[in-house]
Parts: sequence; structure tokens; C-alpha cells
Amino acid sequence: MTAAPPTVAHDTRDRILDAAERLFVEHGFDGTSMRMITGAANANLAAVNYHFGSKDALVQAVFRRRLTALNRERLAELDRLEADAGGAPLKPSRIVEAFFGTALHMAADTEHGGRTFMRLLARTYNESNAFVRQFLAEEYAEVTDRFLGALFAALPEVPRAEILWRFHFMTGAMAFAISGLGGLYELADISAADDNPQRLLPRLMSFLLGGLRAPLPDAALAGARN
Amino acid sequence: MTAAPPTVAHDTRDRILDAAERLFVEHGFDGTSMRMITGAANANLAAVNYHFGSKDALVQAVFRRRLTALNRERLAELDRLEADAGGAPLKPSRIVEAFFGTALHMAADTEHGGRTFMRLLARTYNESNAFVRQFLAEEYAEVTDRFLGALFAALPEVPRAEILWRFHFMTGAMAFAISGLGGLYELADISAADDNPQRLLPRLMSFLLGGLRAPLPDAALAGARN
DNA sequence: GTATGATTAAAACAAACGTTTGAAATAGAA
DNA sequence: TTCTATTTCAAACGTTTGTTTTAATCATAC
Repeated sequence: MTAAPPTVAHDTRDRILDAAERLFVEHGFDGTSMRMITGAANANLAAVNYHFGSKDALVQAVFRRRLTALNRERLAELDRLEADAGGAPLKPSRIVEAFFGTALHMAADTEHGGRTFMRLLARTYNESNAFVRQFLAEEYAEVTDRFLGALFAALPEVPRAEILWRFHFMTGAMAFAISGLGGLYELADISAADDNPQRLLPRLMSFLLGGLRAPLPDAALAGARN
Repeated sequence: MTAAPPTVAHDTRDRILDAAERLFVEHGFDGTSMRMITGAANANLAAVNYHFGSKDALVQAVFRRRLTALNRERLAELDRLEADAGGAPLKPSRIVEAFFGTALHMAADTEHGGRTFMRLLARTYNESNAFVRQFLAEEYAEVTDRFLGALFAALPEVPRAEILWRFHFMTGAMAFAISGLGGLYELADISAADDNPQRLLPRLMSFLLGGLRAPLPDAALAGARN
């Protein structure tokens, strides 16, 4: 466990991970069978159980392969921001960029499967498969804790509940940004479409910051104090 | 079609629709078996095929039952707005409210299953099941066409591509708003949570409008004209 | 009452599912 | 080479899947 990663190429292992990632995006977990995966990976049906133990373990491996790195990168950038600020509160826009920018940056990588994975992740946010939710919650625990804390500190005058919800809204916008316009607007006047991935990040960023900075809703509706 | 709705109660039919709706939210389409559905509905296994023909047809029926009404309501409100304006361009905030407000209004109805259905719908936006996507695209065609057109007219100085994307982002925020904070933030400092559904609409609305009105991103990145 | 059409019920269907098995193939070290 | 550990392979395992079938039950009109 503490030893170095295996020097073996694990060719089929990686082929299975790639195939599974791609198929999960397209058909979901339950909609993707072992035979579809091993077929697309040019591997034997038993290979998944041999290399990963079970289908559920494969799902976890698909996520862990990239999600851990993504969240580590996010934390590293937040660390850098805080170090540069030297104790002073951060600019909210920087925090938002550190969290959502890294995600979109990974989603822009069409060469190494980053885009595929981020589409899968976006799709899985709303997934309710029991152990996938649990796994994601654990995998995200530290990141959400740190970033929410940073936002709380950066916006001390804004109620925390409001920040929490807006962070949630921003996540939803990001998820849809990554999923793309595909399909839903095909029948509408789609001549306006422009899915240049180069432009997606600035597009999303200004939307997110606009939403984050929006005037607070009228609190007169309910009687709570928060 | 033009005749009056059947006077028969179709008791089991409705029980099946309710059970399927609830189970689809929790386990997805592929994760929900006919036996789970008929079991929860206290109906015989063959009842689904008798009343709907197939599982796929049942899925469509679950959506059609409520989505048609929701979109009709949306269109009716847009009609009303345009009639009141008498040819003048509409306020973007009103358009946004007409589209997303009706959805959230339906999502607030916990009594008649509206909340359950809207959670299913939010979950299904990212679903890629072939015929479900096709079905949703058709079901949404007129609505997106009308509302996007209204936004184009209301914001003539904003590039249409920008409006289209922001509409997409708003949809993502709404989807997550409806899905709720569940799970993902449990391990973070959740003491700030406040999921009073009464407050959700104003919360989301100010976020959406903030995003819609945000300054446009720097277009200097790419060389296109749009 | 009996006859008729709609609904429910229990049982079975082939197909597909995730997983396991035990032998064949492969690779690297001695 | 020979030995040993790893990986691949074809085949089969028992379940579960969506659907169909055939008979029983129900409601209602005559």
C-alpha cells in the first residue's frame, strides 16, 4: 500500500476504465452492463471482476481516478490564494474561479478523457444511487468545507444560508455548462448556438459571479432570523 | 382526444403512476424494476403492461401526466405578459419568473406529488436515455422557442448566444434548487442550512436575475463576431 | 338471473444480468 | 529450461429482467 505504484502498464485495466467512463456518461450506471464495458474495451467479461472485484468497485475506481486529482488541485489553488492574501479575506471571485475554473479546465480537455469524466460527474450530481452518493459526499467533504468556509469569510455580511444556496446554484449552472446545450435546444432557434469551449469559462464565470453578487432576496417573507 | 376525460377512476393506473414517479426519482429508470413498481402500487405485475403497454410507455406517461400541464401553464403566463405589454418588449425578470417560477411553484406542492415530479424532471435533464431525451426535447420545443424568443426581444443588445447559454445556466441552477441540498453538504458546516421551501423561490430568483444581468464576458478571447 | 367487456391474478417465458469457476496462456526470475 | 505468479479465456452459475399467456374475477347492462 505504501509502496510505489505498479510499474506494469495494466493495459486492460485502463482500457476498461476508459470504456466504462465513456459508457456511463451515455447510459448511466444501471444502463451499462459488464458485457458492454468489456466489449468496448476488448477485454474478457471476467476481466472487470478480476481487476476491480465488482461492478460497484469499478464505478468507484472510475471516479477516484480523476476526482481525487481534481479536488487536490482545487485545494492547492485555494491554499495558494490564502497564502498570497496573507490572512486577509479573499476576493469571492477568486474563490469561485478556483473551484469552478479548475472543473471547467478539466472539462475542456478532450484529449485525455477529462471532458468525458466531467460530463459523467455532472450527470452524477443528481444520481441517487446509494453508494455513489455516499462516495461522492466523502470525496467532496474537505473541498466543500474549505471553499464554503472561504466564502463565509469573504462575505461576512451575507447570511451563511444564502451563500450555501448560491454555491449550490452555481454548482448546478456548472453541471449544465459541462453537459452542454445538446439536444434540448435543437428544435428551438439554435442558429444562435456557439459552443466554442474556449468561451465557456468566461461565459460561465460572469454568470456565476453575477448570481453570487446579486442583491439578497427580500427576507420579509419568512419570520426566521438567519 | 377532444372527448371528455374518462369518468372511470382507473384506480390502479394512478397508483402505478404515483409509485413509478416516486421510485424513478430514487433509483432512476433502469434502477427501477416492474416488480418494484407494481409492488409499491399494490398491483399485479402484469398491470403495467396491461394499462400502459410497456415500461417505456409508462415512463412517457409519468412525464406526460404533469409536464404537459406545466408547460401549458408557462405558455399561458407568457401569453398574459405579452398581452399586458401590448407589443412593448417584456421585462427580462418577468420572463424568467414566468418560466422558472411556475416550475418552482409546482415543486413546492408536496401534497399532490408536484415536488416528487419536479425532482424527477430535474434529475432527468441530464439523463441520456435515448427516447427520454427525444421525448423531452419534443415536449419542450414550443416552450423554449417562445421563451428564448421573448428573451431575445427583451435584450436586443445582448448576443443571442449569450442569452442561450445563460438560459441554460439558469436551468441548471433551477434543477439543483429543486433537487435540494441533500447529501452533498452533510459533512460540511451544514449548520447554516435552511431549506424552507417558502424561501427557495426568492432565493433562486435573485440569483438567476443576477446571473442574467451580469456584465458580458470579455469577447476578446475568440475572433468570432457573434 | 345471464351475458359481456374490463380488469386482475398467478404462472411461465426467453433474454440479460453480475459473478464465479477452472483451465489455458503469458510473463519474468531462477 | 523450469518454476511461479499473473493475466486471459470460455463456459456456466443462479437471479433478475420485461413481457406474455391463460384463467379467474369483477362490474355493469340486458
